[in-house]
Amino acid sequence: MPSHRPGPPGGKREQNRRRRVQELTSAALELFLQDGIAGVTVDRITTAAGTSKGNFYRYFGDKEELVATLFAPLREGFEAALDRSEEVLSAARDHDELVAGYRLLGVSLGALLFAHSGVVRLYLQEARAPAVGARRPVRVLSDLVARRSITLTDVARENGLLRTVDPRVSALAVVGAVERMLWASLTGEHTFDPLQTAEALIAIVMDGLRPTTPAM
Amino acid sequence: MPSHRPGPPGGKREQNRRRRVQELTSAALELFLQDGIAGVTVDRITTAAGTSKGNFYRYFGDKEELVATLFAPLREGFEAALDRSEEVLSAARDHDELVAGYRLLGVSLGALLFAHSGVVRLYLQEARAPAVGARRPVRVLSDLVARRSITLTDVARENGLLRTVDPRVSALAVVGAVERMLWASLTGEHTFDPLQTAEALIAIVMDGLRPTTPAM
Amino acid sequence: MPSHRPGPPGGKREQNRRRRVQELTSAALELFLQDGIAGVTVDRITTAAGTSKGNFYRYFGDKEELVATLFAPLREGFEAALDRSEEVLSAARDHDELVAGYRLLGVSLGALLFAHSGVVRLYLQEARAPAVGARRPVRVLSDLVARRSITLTDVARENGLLRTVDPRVSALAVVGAVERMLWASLTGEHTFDPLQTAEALIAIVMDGLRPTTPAM
Amino acid sequence: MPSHRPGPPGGKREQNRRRRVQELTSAALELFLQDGIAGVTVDRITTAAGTSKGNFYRYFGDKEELVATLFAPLREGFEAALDRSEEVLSAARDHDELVAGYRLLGVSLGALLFAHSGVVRLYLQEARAPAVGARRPVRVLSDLVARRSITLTDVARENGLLRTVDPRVSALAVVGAVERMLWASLTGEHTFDPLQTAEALIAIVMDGLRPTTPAM
DNA sequence: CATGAATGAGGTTTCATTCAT
DNA sequence: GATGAATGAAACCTCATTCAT
Repeated sequence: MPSHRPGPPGGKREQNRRRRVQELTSAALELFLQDGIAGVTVDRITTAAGTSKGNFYRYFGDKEELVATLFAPLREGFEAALDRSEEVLSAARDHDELVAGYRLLGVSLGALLFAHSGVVRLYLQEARAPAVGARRPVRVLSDLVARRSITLTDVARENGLLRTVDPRVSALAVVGAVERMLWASLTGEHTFDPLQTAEALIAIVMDGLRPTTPAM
Repeated sequence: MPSHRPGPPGGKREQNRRRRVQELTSAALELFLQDGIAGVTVDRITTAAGTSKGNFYRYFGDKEELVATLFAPLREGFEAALDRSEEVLSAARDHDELVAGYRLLGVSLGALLFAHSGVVRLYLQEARAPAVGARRPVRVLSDLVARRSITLTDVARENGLLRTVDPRVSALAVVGAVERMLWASLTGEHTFDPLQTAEALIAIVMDGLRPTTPAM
Repeated sequence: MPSHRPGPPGGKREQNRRRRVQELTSAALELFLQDGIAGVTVDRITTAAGTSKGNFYRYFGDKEELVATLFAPLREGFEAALDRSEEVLSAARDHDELVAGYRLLGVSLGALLFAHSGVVRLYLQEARAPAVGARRPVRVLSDLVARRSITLTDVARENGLLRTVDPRVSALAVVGAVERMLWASLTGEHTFDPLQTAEALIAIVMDGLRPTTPAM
Repeated sequence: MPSHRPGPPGGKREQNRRRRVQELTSAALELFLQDGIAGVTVDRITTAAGTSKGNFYRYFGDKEELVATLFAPLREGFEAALDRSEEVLSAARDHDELVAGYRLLGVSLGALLFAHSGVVRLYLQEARAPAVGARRPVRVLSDLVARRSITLTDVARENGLLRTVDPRVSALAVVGAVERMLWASLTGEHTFDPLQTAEALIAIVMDGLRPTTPAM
């Protein structure tokens, strides 16, 4: 694949190209959710996208590149939200501003996850599988989530927001709890009222991690 | 495979047979952890177990059967622990007995998970992948975990041990948190002090789910 | 396999495609005659046809489909010949027209068998083997032959052309005799003069089945 | 397999041996009729015979040897019947004695085929398949049938019993007709009255091959 | 003697990727 | 650009035959 594309940027060719990529990724996502990334062949993707197998390789070097393309917006959105939150948190001068920072983060992430719910579900589904072949980009994201959630929790603990437990423990516990709820919700395992569930989760987390609570 | 085996029980043949099954399952487990259930061929398993490909099919109908064999002890142990705990809990007459019941469950499960840590890691790794082919037995266990944890949480809530949130939410949140910690621990993503981590987790959960705590 | 093919009809791709199918079926026929349908692997077929194993499955779903393709012309020709003959026979108004009808059938079938002698030999070779796997299409044809020959004989008997024996007996006897001669001839077991043999066979059949002859 | 067997001839060991061979061959015959000689594994045979796979090779060198054993009585009976008939025929001094000779042959063969109907059906089923592997002994018999029926017919023709057509034609036509009837009968394709059918067949053959009949 | 465990070649089918049209 | 034909490396599973118990 040449890096230079013919035609003017934004021109007809560019548009066609975008459309094709979009058709392929969304067809792939649907199939991946059904049968797993490793269980879907290039043939099925192109057939579902209404094009031909050979054409796939015009747009993606291989299946892994398509998966990376699929995850890019979620990963970038996640990093952006975290960057912004960390900025706000490090600028916070008192407890209320800190809490506001975390609220902001919650809202940003909620919006992000909602906007990419298909990819989120794919992420949850594939994140723990060995990062082999086309699945590598998933692991990139899951490492990111683990790393940044721990950093963030550390900030909170340093600011006296959390009880003084290992920040890796509290961070991963929260991540695990949230991911499990998302999984149940996205797969239809259970149907939850989103707002109510969010409130409940926040309450659990807040009380569970509240600093002054004496351990039982 | 005939059900009657030749040779005296406990004789050489019986021994060989047991050894083979053991060699195959443990070789398979190791490889599954490295490359995923779907990513490991029967050929590699038998080579690692020091036998021939064709011989695999004398012991297991197919890869799925081996996976089921691998998961059987964990699944059975899990059900036994849950059965016993539910019995104890339903017989509990006061708050302390209830808490003792949950403590018992925690200890039983801890011992179980520790005893089958390899399979536990495999479970965590594969539980969310589409339950296709050899992966089906994993899904059986994950459904079991979800179902029984919810039931158990419901018992706790009815007994006033938990705040009155949807038991599915608290149950899955706890399961998710615990699983995430186990995952980090078993994969070596982080090294935790087990006792300290258990204490921290229990404290988080207890405080997070304590009934009288007013929501923030 | 998509039903729409690229390229103009009659273009290079269409040509290549036809050629491949032709190469595969004729290579397969030759090998089938040597070693039996069940004794020939896809690998040998593709090697003989000068292509790769995987490519076979682009043209045929499996070996059975190739066999069905191989038998289609003979089966269709047989049905067409029988349809036409039955029409002629049912329109016949006197004995001579009836005999002429049967003569027509004999000529049609002779031409058909001659045109597809390879497939005919394969049919004779495989028709009685258990209709399992790739051999099923052969049984379809052999059932057809039995059924239609009996029907036809019944017509003849009702018109007083044959002695009043069970039409199944006379039909199958004639079919068996003819098939045995064809087999000897096609396998080179013996070399016959075709015309003379045909005459002899007809004479035997006609005399053997002639209505007015008193049983010995 | 040593050629010398332990134990006295006719002793317990000899008896056991015979019984085992009998169990194996009859189990094999049943399976062969269902799925073809090539489609039946040694494992299935031994399981059906109630013994173990390894044991098979104590009694037969390989599958082909079992098939040969299965066909031996029929082949020997056929040769004996033919030998006797040819003797009678060559000693015949007039037309009636000749006809009586053929009648004798018919009766002998009828009894033989009836006594070994399972093997006869297997013969019909496998006779034309390529004589490869375990199927070789079948071809031995089919060659025998062809050769001897022609010889016999030639004798008849030389004695003026048959019209002067190629004896191969009349012989094979009769063989083909008879085999086709047997096939229909033994497979249950049709149910015939045996006596009536035999009469009809004989009449057809006699009239069809009668010397003085002018060709149509 | 009897059993079934072991071997490994071989068969069918799938699929990522390249390439002619 | 688009199409699907071609390739060949695996993967799964079977089975005749040998051999330890």
